[in-house]
Amino acid sequence: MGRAPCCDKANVKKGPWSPEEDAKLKEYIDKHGTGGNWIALPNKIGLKRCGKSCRLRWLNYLRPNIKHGEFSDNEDRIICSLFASIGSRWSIIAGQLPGRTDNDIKNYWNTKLKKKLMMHQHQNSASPLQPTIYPSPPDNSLLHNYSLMASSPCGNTSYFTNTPARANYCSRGFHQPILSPTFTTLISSNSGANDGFLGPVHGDYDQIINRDGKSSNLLIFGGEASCSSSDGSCTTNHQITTHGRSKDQVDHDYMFPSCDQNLCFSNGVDEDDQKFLITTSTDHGYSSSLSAAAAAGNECFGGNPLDYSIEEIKQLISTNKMCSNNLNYFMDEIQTEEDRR
DNA sequence: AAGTCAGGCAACCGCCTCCCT
DNA sequence: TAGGGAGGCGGTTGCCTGACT
Repeated sequence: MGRAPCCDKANVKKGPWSPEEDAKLKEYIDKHGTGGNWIALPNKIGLKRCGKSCRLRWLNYLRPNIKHGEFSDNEDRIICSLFASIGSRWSIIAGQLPGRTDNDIKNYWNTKLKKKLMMHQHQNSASPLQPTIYPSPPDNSLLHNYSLMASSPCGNTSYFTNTPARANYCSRGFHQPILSPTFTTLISSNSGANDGFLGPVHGDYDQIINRDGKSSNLLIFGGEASCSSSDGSCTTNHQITTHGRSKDQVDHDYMFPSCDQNLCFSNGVDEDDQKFLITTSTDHGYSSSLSAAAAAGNECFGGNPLDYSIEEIKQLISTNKMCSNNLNYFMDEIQTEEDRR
């Protein structure tokens, strides 16, 4: 037995909307609003359409202040930056581009922007364009491999890959990462395309970083986070506590750092930089966020904001890409998480 | 002029989350 | 607290249009 359909599929019209249908829908919503019930709306106005279809039509086409047409360079930058940080979270990306819809951005990315970037990157392979576009994790994805693809205008790009420097961190017994089977990008970057890192997360997002005594539990991904402030400064501000917050709240908090200060990374200096947080260190010049985090005992990897499955994590372990002194803890964490589920 | 192909984009599908009862 | 329904979202489809042969 499947899920009940949201409408009578046999009696609804599909396909492109006619001007008459548009007019009916627009007129009704202008006068009465949606009434909080899309499913009931088509009946009220005599449209043979699915409620979801009405909603989509309104959101993507009819509602006021929708912007159609060419994307600006600035919009390109924002999309790229956010995509590099949070992946294909189109609705969140759309939230940062007034007048653009998630569908628009998704289409634009899939048909144009992706190609544009790949071409540009190909042409500039010696000094890759920012941001680097990462592929989806292949079956044998290894952080190491991804790390090699990371780059940064002001970062030592290999600093946190499997270099001697990183190995040194590991050999000194730096702390265990807390890991959950699902790593999800939560922390966006500011306008610096490849800035950013992300917190490791328990599956239900009940904790990301608790600075008080647990800052070592931060696992950092991302391109070389950096001195992103436009005034050149990089100020440490690590206060992040996300206890009891839902994923959406956390997303929101990170996207809009003007809310609770305790949930924001921000250098607190330049207004522009307040938008998407991230600066964490005064270590000007390279990989500041990562180095600061590592120096604080975090397990750090260069890499990219992708989601890793438990299988992929296990693979990392099995291929010794993680420090050996973390393995047992690592496995315990995974087991605990599985048990919890 | 007709046929073919590829790109762009609106719309659909189905899954997931949230909220209400 | 559990279940059901509506909304939200990302992936995908398929139609339309314009370029090319």
